[in-house]
Amino acid sequence: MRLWLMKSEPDVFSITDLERLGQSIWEGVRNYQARNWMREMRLGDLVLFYHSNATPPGVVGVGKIVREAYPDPFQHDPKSDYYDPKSPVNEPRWSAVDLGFVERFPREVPLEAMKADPGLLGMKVLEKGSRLSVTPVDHAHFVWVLGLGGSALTLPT
DNA sequence: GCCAACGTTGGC
DNA sequence: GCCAACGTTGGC
Repeated sequence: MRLWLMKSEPDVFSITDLERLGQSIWEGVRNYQARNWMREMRLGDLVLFYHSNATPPGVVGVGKIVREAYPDPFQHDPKSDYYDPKSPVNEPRWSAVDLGFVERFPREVPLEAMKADPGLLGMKVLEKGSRLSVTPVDHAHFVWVLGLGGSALTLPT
């Protein structure tokens, strides 16, 4: 199983929305590196759910991959904000996955606390200037964030 | 609202 | 293929 972090602006889609819906398409990724990582996601992979442009920004819970990468339907919808007229219909450029709700942390893990924590040294999302909305997460870092969030989850080894 | 960091676009 | 211009992200 691989482990990931995905960013979402809570004004657009929050952990509360995911909890209410149970699962949701994760659409609108329009960055090639993020897309490539989404294509490597497999059923059951766990995802740290990160609120960006939030007060405070940070990890708020966990999701899991419930459907592997498929063409993002919004790329061909002219009415969508995610419309990409350059994406060939017969060879779609952008992918989506479906994310299921796993848990909301008993306490949020603010970005500031993560940056200050030696246990998370080297974590991609903490690197200066990191704007990628999808990043892989080391097993040790994932477990550490679970601890900071007060999660009762245990990962398969 | 500012702006640093970074990705993409398109002229040449 | 270079790179200036432009657009976006996201913390602050």
